Amino acid sequence: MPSGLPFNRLITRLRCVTDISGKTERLITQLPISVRNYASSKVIVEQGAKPSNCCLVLDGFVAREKTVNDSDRQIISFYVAGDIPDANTLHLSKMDHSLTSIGPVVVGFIQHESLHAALLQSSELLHALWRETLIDAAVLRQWVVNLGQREGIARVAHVLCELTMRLGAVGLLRDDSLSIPWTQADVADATGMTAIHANRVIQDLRSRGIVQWEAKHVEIVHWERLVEVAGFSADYLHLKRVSSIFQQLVHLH
Amino acid sequence: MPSGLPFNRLITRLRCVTDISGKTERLITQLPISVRNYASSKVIVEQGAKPSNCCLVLDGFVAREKTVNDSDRQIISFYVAGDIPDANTLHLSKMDHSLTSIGPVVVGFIQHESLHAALLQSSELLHALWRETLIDAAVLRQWVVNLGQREGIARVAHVLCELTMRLGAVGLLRDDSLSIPWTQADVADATGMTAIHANRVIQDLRSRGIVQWEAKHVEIVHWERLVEVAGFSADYLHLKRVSSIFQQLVHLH
DNA sequence: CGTTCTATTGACTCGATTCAAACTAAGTGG
DNA sequence: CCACTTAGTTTGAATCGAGTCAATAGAACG
Repeated sequence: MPSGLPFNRLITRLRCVTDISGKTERLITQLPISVRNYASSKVIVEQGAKPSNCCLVLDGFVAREKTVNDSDRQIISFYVAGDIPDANTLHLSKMDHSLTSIGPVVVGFIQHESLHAALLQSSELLHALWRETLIDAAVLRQWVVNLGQREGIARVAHVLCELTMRLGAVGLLRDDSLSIPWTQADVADATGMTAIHANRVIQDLRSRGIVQWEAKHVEIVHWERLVEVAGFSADYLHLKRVSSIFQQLVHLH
Repeated sequence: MPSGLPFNRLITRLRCVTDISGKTERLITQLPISVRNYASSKVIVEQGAKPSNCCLVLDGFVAREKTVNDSDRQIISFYVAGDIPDANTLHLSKMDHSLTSIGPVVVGFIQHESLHAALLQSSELLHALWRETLIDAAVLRQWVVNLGQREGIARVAHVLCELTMRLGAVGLLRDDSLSIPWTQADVADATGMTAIHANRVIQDLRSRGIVQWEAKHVEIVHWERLVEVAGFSADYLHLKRVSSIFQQLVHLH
């Protein structure tokens, strides 16, 4: 893999929100990174740990999660290629949650000291990263609203809408379908319901002709209806060029 | 009010997590601030707005909230004196939620340009503020877990535990009681339930001898039992000196 | 001093969980 | 290559937590 390539998605991602100068881009691509592969359902960073590096998702899906009462698992957010799920450890040394792989993933680890050094050289990068963590928080706010106010089917639909938009933003949306290697239990843990109920909700979405959902491949049959069921508005993702992603999805029906 | 006084709680708050030098402290106290009072249930910053200033809570309680379907309101988080609830607007120009007053509040507005200028002069301040926004996100993660995995009584108990700790951290805990001017409808909107169910949960907490809760005054009768019912652990607040606040609360029963 | 919030109570309904079981697909080892 | 295991999906029936509707009583406010 040629030097700099692992950072392509990150730079695309940062450009979704800010303008990045060539200088900053060069600074990023020269960061030392060590790439590592994980099989499905592996812990990447454990709750309670005090890591000395950050991880950048290069391929696959990563979930943030916490377990309460030793058995109830809540997925707090999902991360895709270009995301840095534990940017918080730059300032909060102790992880208050875990990062795990949803399906096989490739992540790159960047030492905190390398990152801090780069932040000193480019305040543009510093503010871009800060912004990323603020968008992460905006997503969390939306999840609070979803869990607190929406019924089951809307919660599942909303997660689908969000992932579709985020994948689209970094150019990972192929046609109108997502291949997300999650189980229905994962969907349940992300939306605060039981796997059995998640199954019934998914069947509901299927029977309404909104999605085709077989094994771990989700095809969006009717984007606009999905958005409507979810009550989705992309505002909270703070992306530029939202409309081009929408257009990609409305060509059907 | 002598110059600098409005920033006392903010500085206390920042010191809960970081060390702040005298230079940075002086920089903070010299920020131009314009103080404003709000009656109960007023909008302080509206969803969709693009404010050119940040607000610092000086007295009272502020809530972040979003409304879905024109009627369902979700309170996303609470803020107390010393908090800057909309620090996100320093980088994300558009508000994706509203800030409203829970009871009468006093807030101070600081222009973005003043803050940005101060951040240029003190990277210590910059990192302290970034850290604050990261802790804000950590609180949101915990709320996602609560809404997704805990039953009603635990959700209400957890909000109480969190507010107790946060008030304690900035020295606003008088004995073992909180005066929070919220209605049971507010509690319901923060915990994702109806006001009627919130009422039943509160009665449950009362009958278990855990709290005395009359009108808008909550007295914690049995802190340890409250913590147990909530499944509360203060880790996610990333505070130093948690134990001294706990000690203040265990003297009873 | 009446109007409007806010808290409370009861009865009914509904969304979601629990428990149980069957079924499918995907390995793994003999 | 098949028996065996294991993970994941699907179905049904009973139950429970929480919401809805309706009504009352008390507190706060202009």
